[in-house]
Parts: sequence; C-alpha cells; structure tokens
Amino acid sequence: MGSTVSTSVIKRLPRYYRFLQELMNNGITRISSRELSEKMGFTASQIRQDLNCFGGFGQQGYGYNVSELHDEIGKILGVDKGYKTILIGAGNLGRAIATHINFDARGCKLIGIFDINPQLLGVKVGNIEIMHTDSLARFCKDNSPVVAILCIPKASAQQIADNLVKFGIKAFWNFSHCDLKPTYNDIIVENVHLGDSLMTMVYGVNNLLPNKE
Amino acid sequence: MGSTVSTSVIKRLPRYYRFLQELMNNGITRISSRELSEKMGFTASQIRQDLNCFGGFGQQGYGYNVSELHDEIGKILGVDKGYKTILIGAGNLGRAIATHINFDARGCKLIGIFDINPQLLGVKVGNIEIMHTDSLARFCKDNSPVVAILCIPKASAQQIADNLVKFGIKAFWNFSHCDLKPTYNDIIVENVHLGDSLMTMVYGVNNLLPNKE
DNA sequence: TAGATTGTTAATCGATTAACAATC
DNA sequence: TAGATTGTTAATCGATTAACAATC
Repeated sequence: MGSTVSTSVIKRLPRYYRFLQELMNNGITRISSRELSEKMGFTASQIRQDLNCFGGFGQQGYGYNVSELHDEIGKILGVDKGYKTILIGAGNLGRAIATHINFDARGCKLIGIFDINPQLLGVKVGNIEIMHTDSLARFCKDNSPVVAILCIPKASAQQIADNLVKFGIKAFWNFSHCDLKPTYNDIIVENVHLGDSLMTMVYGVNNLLPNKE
Repeated sequence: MGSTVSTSVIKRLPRYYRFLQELMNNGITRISSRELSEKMGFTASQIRQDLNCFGGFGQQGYGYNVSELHDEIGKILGVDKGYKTILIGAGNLGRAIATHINFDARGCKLIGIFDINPQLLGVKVGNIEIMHTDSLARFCKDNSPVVAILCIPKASAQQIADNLVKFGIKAFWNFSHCDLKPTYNDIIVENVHLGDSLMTMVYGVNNLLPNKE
C-alpha cells in the first residue's frame, strides 16, 4: 500500500501501459522481459525491477501474460477510477485539451469547463457547455470534482489554484506558465511546461547543427 | 564544444531561464545560488554545479548577475536561433499549439502549417494559411525548415516523420501518441506524451485518496 | 527432466549533495 | 582586510544494470 515507489518508476508506468495495449492489439498474448525490453528501449533488468515494485506479475520460464499485466498496470495507475475533473480556461489550449485527451481511458471524467470570458458562456466544447468562473464554488459544492486542469495565464494561476483547493480539489494538471506551489499538503501537482519541452528540443538542435556563425 | 552535458542538467535550463526572467521583471539584478535555490526548490549546490557545466558565470563573494546569467542561458539554449519550423496536423491540438506557444521567444519561427484534410486548405491559423500535406516536399525544398511539430494520429506519425527526415528536417516536437524512432542518426526527438502526464497525476490521486472500495 | 525466464540480491554507474579552498 | 559566495572536489545517495538462485 503506502510503500513509496520512486517517481522514476511511476513515470514509466504509462509507457508500459501503452506498449502492452499495442501488443494486445497485435494479438500477442505473452512476452518476456527481454522481448519487451527490445521493443521499449529499456533493459530487461529494469523492466523486471520496475514490475516487482508492485508484485510478481510474471511466471518463471514463461514471461508475462500481456493482457493480465496490462490490466494490473491499469489498476495501479487508476485508469478505471473516473475521477471527476474540471477544466479552467477555455482558450485555444483549454478547448484542445478538452477535446483531444481521452479522459475516460485515463481515470478522469470531464464534468465541467470554466472561463472568465462572458462571451464564451454556453459555448459547447465537446458536449460540455462553458460556465463562468464565478460559478466554480457552487459547482464544486454540488459536484465534488477531484481534479482541476489549469489552462489559464500564469498571473491568475496560483490564486485560482488556492481557491480550488478550498473547494476540495485534490490534484492539478497545470498547463499555466508557472510552477504551482499548492498551499496545502497532500495535493498532487503535475506541471506541464510545453515551452520548456520545446526549448529542450531547441537546445538539441543548437548543439547538433554546426554553428555557421 | 562537444563535451556532453547530462540531460538532467539540460532539462533544468529552461526552468532557470524562466525564473531569471521573472527576477528581471521584478527588477532584481543580482542573486546568490542560495537565494535562487530557495525560490526554485533546487539546492544551491546543484545550481552552482549545473551552471558550471557551461562556465563560471558567477563571482565569488557576490553571486550572479541576473540579466547576464539569463542571457547566457538563453544563448546556451539557442532562444535566438529562430529555427524554421513547420507544424503537421491542424486539428484541435495543432491549432492550439500554433497559437498558444511563443515560438519566437524559444528559438523557433513557425513558417508553415499542413494538414491532410482538404477542407482546411487556406484556413488561417494565426497569420499562416494551412497547406495540404501533399505540398510538404515542395515547401521543404523551397524553405528548408529544420524543426517539425507533429500533431497527427499515431498511425501516420512514423511514416510522415521518415519522409520529413528525407526532406531535411533535423528535429521533431512530437505530440503524436507514439514514441518516434527516427530512422537516421543525428535527429533530435522530443516526445510529448500528454496522456502519460495525466496518468502519472491520476496515479498520485489514486495513491493519495483513501480507497473507498 | 531440461530450458527458459522470473524475482531478487549485489555491483555499478550517475546524479545530487556536502564541504571547502579559492577569490572577489 | 573580513565577509560572502563561488567553483570544484569529495562523499553520499539513488537508480540502473548485472548476475544468479529459485521455479515454472
């Protein structure tokens, strides 16, 4: 239960989950850590090490049952939990996230979208009507969402996050251009810095290409 | 030049860059590794260690000059390079990326957007007209883009990437739901797995909340 | 049974932190 | 000069890899 698994391992779990899904789709029912390692680019040792953080899912002399392992990892990740989720900020990025992400397959259920811009009120994104940020408190009281996705400018992000914690939000998926510091303990924060990711890539290019200057 | 800096360090550079920008905006001209460590949540040791991978930017007894350090890191990252960039896939996510990201401030210059859907031809995203994927070869010949952003379904991602490499693309910012394996060497790939990020967060929630079952 | 492959312990490697001499 | 803080080396910590006994 509570025994903490390192975040390095956790971050690899979704990747295992994806590859196992792929294998299932290809009708492969059984795989050894060595075969999986070749497909995924991890070492077989690491795969066995990782999986054994959660239990012995394999069988000596046989390997792993693909769909069984897939389901186990899904359970560990919580893909079937359907945590009630709201999205704040229905700009370009917010609307894209709302429509592009398969929340249901990843343990979330999108139940509300909010924006501060009155012009967006009632506009539909997927099958959800955008509501005004003013109605957040009421909505949270009535529906008890657990996860909040922040697609708002960094200036307002911290303050809105603080409020949301008061409204009972337990986790943030944060696309705002800042590092959230939740005021309270036991709040999960996953910061997504797309700009940082792009700059990392640019560093790579910059150090790959011969400088022409 | 070529002396390799670990990716752990590289991935922290954009974060330094952001915080230093923030400090500049607040009119702070000078900072010690200890002060910076408190703001950023790294240890002072790590900050000095990181920066010294690239040179001695500080001064004993004084600390670091904020704007100088900011500019040095910017130069290391290549934020002023303006690498010509194209975006493939003008769906919800593609259009959001095109409009939401400040490419110019991150070493990229978005010069073309492509989609396979004929209905999108000529539609403007920002100030760029969507072109058909069929014209990619021609466009690359004429304009020599270096970076490609992939916002296309995973089924077609690998094949399009292979083609783009033939057209001279040197780096991918990949939002497709797959891990790109570029066929050639010396190609930079930055995979962004938004779904994985969400699942990591869900794992956190799942292991934080008391299971009610 | 013999062969294969796991689960798990031990060895290695790399990254982070601590310490301190150099120096502004 | 004395105080502060870097640059850098050494110590620690954690994560990855290798090895192998257990076992299917």
